[in-house]
Amino acid sequence: MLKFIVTMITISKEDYLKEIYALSLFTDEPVSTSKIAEKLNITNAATSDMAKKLSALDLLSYEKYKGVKLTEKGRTIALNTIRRHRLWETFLIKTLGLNWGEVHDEAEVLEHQTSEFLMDRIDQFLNFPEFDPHGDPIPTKEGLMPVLPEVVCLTEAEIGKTYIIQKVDHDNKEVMDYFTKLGIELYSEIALEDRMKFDNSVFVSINNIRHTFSQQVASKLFVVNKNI
Amino acid sequence: MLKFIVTMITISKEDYLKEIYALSLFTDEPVSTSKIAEKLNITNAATSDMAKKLSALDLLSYEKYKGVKLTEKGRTIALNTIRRHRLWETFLIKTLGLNWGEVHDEAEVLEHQTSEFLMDRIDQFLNFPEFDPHGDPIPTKEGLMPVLPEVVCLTEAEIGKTYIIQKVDHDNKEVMDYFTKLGIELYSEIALEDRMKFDNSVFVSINNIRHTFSQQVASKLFVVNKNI
DNA sequence: CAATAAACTTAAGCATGCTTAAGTATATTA
DNA sequence: TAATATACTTAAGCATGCTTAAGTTTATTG
Ligand SMILES: [Mn+2]
Ligand SMILES: [Mn+2]
Ligand SMILES: [Mn+2]
Ligand SMILES: [Mn+2]
Repeated sequence: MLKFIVTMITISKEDYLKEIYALSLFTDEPVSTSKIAEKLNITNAATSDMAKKLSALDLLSYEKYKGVKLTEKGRTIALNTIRRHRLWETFLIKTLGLNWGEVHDEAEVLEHQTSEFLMDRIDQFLNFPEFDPHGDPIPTKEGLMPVLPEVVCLTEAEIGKTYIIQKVDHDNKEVMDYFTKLGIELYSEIALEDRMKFDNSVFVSINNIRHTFSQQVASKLFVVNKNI
Repeated sequence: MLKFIVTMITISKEDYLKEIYALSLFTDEPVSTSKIAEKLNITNAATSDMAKKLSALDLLSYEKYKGVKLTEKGRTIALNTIRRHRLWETFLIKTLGLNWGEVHDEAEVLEHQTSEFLMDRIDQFLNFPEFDPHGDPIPTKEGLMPVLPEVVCLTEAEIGKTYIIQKVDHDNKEVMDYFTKLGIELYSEIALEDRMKFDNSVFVSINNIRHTFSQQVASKLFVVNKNI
């Protein structure tokens, strides 16, 4: 039972805030507890509990049966955690030569364990990058999010056009390793040749080699028009 | 109350094992729970509890009122944690140019959060170093500890002789920052000019500059004879 | 619009790792 | 060697963050 003594930011709380931020990105609606639970792979009950705790900390507003919404305070913590995550990913790729599929899981834990001092040194070492190796914007220390070029998901792109890969959803390692095996990188040129109505599979050409992606795989890639 | 369902290695457990390893280094006697508690800055009660859990996991042997002793299994985990700690310290200094007083606290948390994959890549990047920037040996992946040259603590060194700094106890950041301010580094030359009987203060000369260290400060430095 | 289904919350409980307070064993010393 | 001090352990309890099971609210639909 919840006894309403709520104190510090913990690893769990940072992960909740980060996930809520992500789920809020394209909507103004409150985020449902069940959606959060699904993403974090825990039960709804745990999320309801945590919603109360985070609400008591003024990190989000929570209306029972309606969902949660980050406060400015909560958003700041989410952005800072995302900043640490993306700086770590960039740093590991730059220094150790890891590939873009190898860094997410490491960053997922390192993001919670780094002092501001160390983060600043990493930021400086990387020369204050605006985007990480997956094309995601890195929030500044002040909590400002660099603006990403207007991207379109490959599932929504126009047949016959040639695009540049601008961003990749990299949460699934298997898919990332698949992309790596095919030689696909950030800023690779990709021509969308056709789309199958049956299941929305796409036929693309990258480095003059043809590939077929299921809709699910295609949905990981975000592109911009080549000729802009 | 302890209910004897003991399962996984956690951050806490790694820290206990590491500390017990350190306290066992120069003795064959079992380590007392109170000594561990003092070092980890927790109560004796907590340590007694944990001793039972670690014993149930076969990571140490524990005799009530007598203390604990690591098993081979426990020693392996301790060495692996120390390995991660020291590789992180070396890596942060090498890549980010941190100084030797700035890395310990970061490593203290990073050591628990790194996959074997990442550790291997860091090890490889550093070209499999045998010693860290404080002169401490880095256990190999196989759990072998490189042999440190025979060192003597500056508090035990001979007056009139010139030495090389071979190892520094770096647990206290204030002292480390002091050494850094004085320009003292690993392998610096240090001449022991005199020692005051009253409090065992030492008078030394480093880079032709004289310094006075209290016994407590001097006890952080370990040296070898210059002419060997 | 009432019955039912789906979504969500509350309650109870467990695991981990601490704490303080009380109890027991070992060491000291008169 | 018995009293006393010190060291150590046990007991009870708390905080965090989960779980399952039961209860409540909101949405769906016949
Ligand atoms: Mn990531
Ligand atoms: Mn995380
Ligand atoms: Mn260290
Ligand atoms: Mn540690």
